Amino acid sequence: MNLFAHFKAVVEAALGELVKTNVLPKDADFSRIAVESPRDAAHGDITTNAAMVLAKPAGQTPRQLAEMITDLLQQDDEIEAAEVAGPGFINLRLASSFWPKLAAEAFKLGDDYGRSQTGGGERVNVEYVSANPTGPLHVGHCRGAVFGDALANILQTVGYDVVREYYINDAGAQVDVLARSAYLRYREALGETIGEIPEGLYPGDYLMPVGEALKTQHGDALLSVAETDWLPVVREFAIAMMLDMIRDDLASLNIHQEVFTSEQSVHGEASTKVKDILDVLRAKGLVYEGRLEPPKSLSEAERNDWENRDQLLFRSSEHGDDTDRPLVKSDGSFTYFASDVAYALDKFERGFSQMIYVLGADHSGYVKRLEAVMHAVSGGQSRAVVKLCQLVKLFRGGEPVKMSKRAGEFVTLREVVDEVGPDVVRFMMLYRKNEAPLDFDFEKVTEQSRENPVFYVQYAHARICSVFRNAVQEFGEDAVSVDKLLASDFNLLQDDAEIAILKRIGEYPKLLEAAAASHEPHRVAFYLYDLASEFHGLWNKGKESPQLRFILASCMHVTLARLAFLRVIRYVLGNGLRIMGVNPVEEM
RNA sequence: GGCCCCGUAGCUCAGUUGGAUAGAGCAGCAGCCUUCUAAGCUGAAGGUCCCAGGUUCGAAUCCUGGCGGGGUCGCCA
Repeated sequence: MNLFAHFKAVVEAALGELVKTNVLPKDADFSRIAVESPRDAAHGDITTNAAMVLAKPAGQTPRQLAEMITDLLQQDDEIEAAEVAGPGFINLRLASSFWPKLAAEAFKLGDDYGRSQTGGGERVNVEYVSANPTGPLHVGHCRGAVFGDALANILQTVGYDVVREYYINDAGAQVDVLARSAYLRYREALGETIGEIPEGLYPGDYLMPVGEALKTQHGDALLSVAETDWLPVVREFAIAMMLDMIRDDLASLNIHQEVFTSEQSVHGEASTKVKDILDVLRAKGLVYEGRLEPPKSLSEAERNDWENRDQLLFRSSEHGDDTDRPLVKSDGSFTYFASDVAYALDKFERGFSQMIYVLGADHSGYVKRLEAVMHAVSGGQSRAVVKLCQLVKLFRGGEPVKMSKRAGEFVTLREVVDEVGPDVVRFMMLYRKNEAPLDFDFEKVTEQSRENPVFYVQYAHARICSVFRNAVQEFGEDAVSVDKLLASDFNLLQDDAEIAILKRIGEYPKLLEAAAASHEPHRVAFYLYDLASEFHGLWNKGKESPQLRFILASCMHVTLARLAFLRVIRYVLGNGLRIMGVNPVEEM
């Protein structure tokens, strides 16, 4: 159950009564009504702005209207008190019997608590990583990878039909560079001394295995043929190996996208789709022959160099882009933008209503055109949502980690995962808003201390597991079985700290919905941190006040209620951690 | 120059899509403490939410204009 959805319905029922008695007009707009928890717990458990939002259409002051609403709400058994406060807020204090009821329901749902159908099975495509298949993933890819994966998890949890996708940029000039670089390694594998890698080729030694594999497969046969003949062969071979490597890198973070779409297959030379797509676009009136002004950012010299010619343009400016964009280069081949269009159309035809693109912040200039393209090719039926992830800065003990891009010296994703583990990487990448830069310190993130949120949250989960181990040891497996816990009396949870935690548990379903709607996985991370914090606080209270401990040997019924309560917390921690892709450990 | 993002406590950051007296964690201050799992606990203090207007019952949040920081900007990928 969703606490807030439940009471929103209660409030709306009361408003319905007021419509019947003509206090409110029939066409009153309820859409701006919020039912949420107040910032300050002293204001009660649930608050709504209904009276303030509807005062004008009702022709009353907010407080007058609020009085009428509270009179109705007070009749509800689950509401102990309803009062008007401030400019016209209605604050509800729930009956003390309500929280135990919520705990019991959450217990029954177990790991499914928080799951909902608010997405209504809407088809959503989440595209993330999509790195060029020219080398291993580096740290820069890491954040988007984790972000996209966690976002997909959240959307699934609240009832969207999600496809995780990787777009392979295997059609441009950079894969030819890859092929030439791999060919050099091939010659090296055959015994040639290649010396320094020439400027413009990829220097990384991750291509040496590609050279070796080429040798194994082709012997020296590729040495004697012209580049036009070996290049396509080497290219496809190298791309396949690079993709395998990338998949392995992603697997180290437990990321497994189900669809890998190749740019070549969408619009490459071999594809016949290109013409079809152009025909479709023409039919929709989206392309025309025309000229573009030189961009203002060009220098005088570059401006003189600008080739002012008629070309095939896409009408993206009519769909929100800054300018129309070329589809065909002067050499007759298609632009990268053309493949964006083709790919957007491809996605649309696969039936998604929402396409999420997770990109690095350096792609911020592409947001408008992606949105415009999707709007254009779908006729406004699908929307593109672009999420930008800011850079990750690496530190070690407070000192920035130096890397130089030109020697191919970059920190790979794999190196980071191998050093600190996937749990730490995944949690830390989500413990910041996506559009804020992120500092990642190798030493701090592995520290086992309160300052480290990864540890802090996992530790809460592990602590609960440890209480259960103790309980089993003390009372035996049967005495604390699931059935016994289910039958326990949740009304025995009466301490303020326990109730406060139950209230937070009650917020969880709504939190997931909000995280999904705003595409903000970090909210889950912060929620878990807060929940863990409250749990640790309760634990500490038990040190001072033994009667608050979870296991009270002298009082079995209280013990059972508290164990059931702990289990609910554990469900939520485990559920949230799994959404983030972090392993809920049982021991530390 | 155009566009995008950011600006909140000394530091690092949240802020429930416009709600009430703006919150955490560090650091600093004052006490306590030897554990149901140790990686401590409690409390107090800390603010011109970058600035100036605007929108309305109500703005850190939305709009306009500035200031400061970052990113990006031809047929590259």
